[in-house]
Order: sequence, then C-alpha cells, then structure tokens
Amino acid sequence: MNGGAQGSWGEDAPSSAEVDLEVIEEYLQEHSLEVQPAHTPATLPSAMAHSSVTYSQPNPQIIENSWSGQHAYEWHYGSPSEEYEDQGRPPTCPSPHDNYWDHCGYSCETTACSDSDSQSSGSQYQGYPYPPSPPCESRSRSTSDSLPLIPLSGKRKERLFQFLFEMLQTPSMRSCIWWVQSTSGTFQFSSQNKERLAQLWGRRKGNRKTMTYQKMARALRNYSRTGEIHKVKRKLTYKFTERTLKVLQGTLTAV
DNA sequence: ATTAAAGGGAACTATA
DNA sequence: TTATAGTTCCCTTTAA
Repeated sequence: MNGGAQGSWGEDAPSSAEVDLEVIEEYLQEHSLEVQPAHTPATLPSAMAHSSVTYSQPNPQIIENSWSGQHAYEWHYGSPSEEYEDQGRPPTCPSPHDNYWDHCGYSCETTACSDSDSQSSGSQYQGYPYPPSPPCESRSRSTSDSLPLIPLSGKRKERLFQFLFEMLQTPSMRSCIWWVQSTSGTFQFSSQNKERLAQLWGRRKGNRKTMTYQKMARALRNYSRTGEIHKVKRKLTYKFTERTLKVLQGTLTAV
C-alpha cells in the first residue's frame, strides 16, 4: 500500500521482514544493564566501529555526564551550523555484518539487501531539500527546565528519546529507524517497521498494552513542546534538538 | 474518496 | 501529595 508510495525519498529502507522482538528485547535488556549506568563505548561496540554506521559526531562535546549523572542538563547552545551535506545513508541494506546482534540470532537481513525500496538509492538523501530548518525556536521556556534530568538516585527510567537514540546506534535496527543526517540529529522511522520499534519501546517500558507508533508519536509530539525532539516536515522524520543531541552524544563519548 | 501520518486535548498511570 | 513522563483514547486535519 504504502511501499513505493514514498518513492520520493526512499522512505522505507530496509524492509526487515521479521524483526524478532523477543530477541531484540532480550538483547536490550541485557544491555540496558550496562548502558544505563554508563554508556561505555563498549556497549555500542561495532555499532560505531563499523563505518557502516554513519555515526558522525559533529563535535563530541564530551559532556561530563551520563544519564546517570545528576543534572546532566547543563546544556550549552552552540549550534554547529548545520549544513545538510548529509550522509543520511539511505538505510538501505544494513550489511548483515555490522549487525552486532548476530550472535543472538537476531538479524534483520531477512530484509535481504535487495531491498528495492532503497529505490532511488540514496540519492534522495543528498538533495535532501531540508525544510528551512525550523529554527528550533527554543521557546522562552528555560531550556534547562525543559529537560529535568536525572536527579538519579538509583536508576532513572529510560526516556523515549534516549531509547530512540540508542536504537539509532544499533545497526540491526536500521530497518526500523535510521539517521537521515546524524550530524543534525535528523532521523526517520520506517513506515513498515515503525510499529515494531514502537512495540519494542512499549515492552521496554513494561506497558500493559501494546505500544503503537501512533501512541509513541504522541509522546514524540510532546517533545516538541519540551524541546527534545522536533518534527521535521518529512514523513516519519524527526530531529533531536541540538542540545538533546549533545547530551545524548555526551553519554556515549564521556566515560 | 481513501488512507497514512500528523496534531492535539484530555484523562489516566507509573514512578520518583 | 505532587510533578514528571509518558500512555491511552479519540477526534480532526493534512497530504499524497
């Protein structure tokens, strides 16, 4: 139905067939244990290592703080004037190699790198006629209080944007979510697998009912008020605000 | 006209 | 008890 519909910009990249939620969940659970306390680079190993993961850090502002810090939010504004030079790697086929979940059986290769939906083969990401980058008009609302972070006295529940960021660092999840332009924090959901990602989120949160993209998107919409993530005028595309991105990246580099 | 996606109000829940 | 951070429902709007 939708499929090629969006040929305009390769909306659905990897058509992961069956992303086994169970397995993914297991993985996430195991790792969340490590990831929580300190996002050590070791946690997202090959993910970053393999160049396949276009994880480019504009300027790894080592923020001395992980999510478990106290006030991880001493954001400073400093927009790396974004230029959408992109690399928004068309989430084409995630080479089954950079899939560091291989060991646990999960792999989205069902998606067979043949994924035809990469139709325009990435080119669409280059022209990426990015909308007049909504001047992330950071509302007057003191940016610092918009992200009340982790007074942490043990274990703070993971936030949705953290989860999404983590998924974005996970090669195996590229069939569900991918960077359109990591440097600017712009990412996109797969119209075919967005529900899977949502379910994963719901499970991780331990919700009673099944999480759906619609519900998850509702939470995402709240972020535009609080300033963590903004909607981009592109289907299923969102963008972390600069400060959120910095903190998020800080959790990876710091340590 | 149909449909997927977006948007948002409002009540509700879980947790700190 | 209160605030936060969603979650769940449901309805409207927009765009393709």
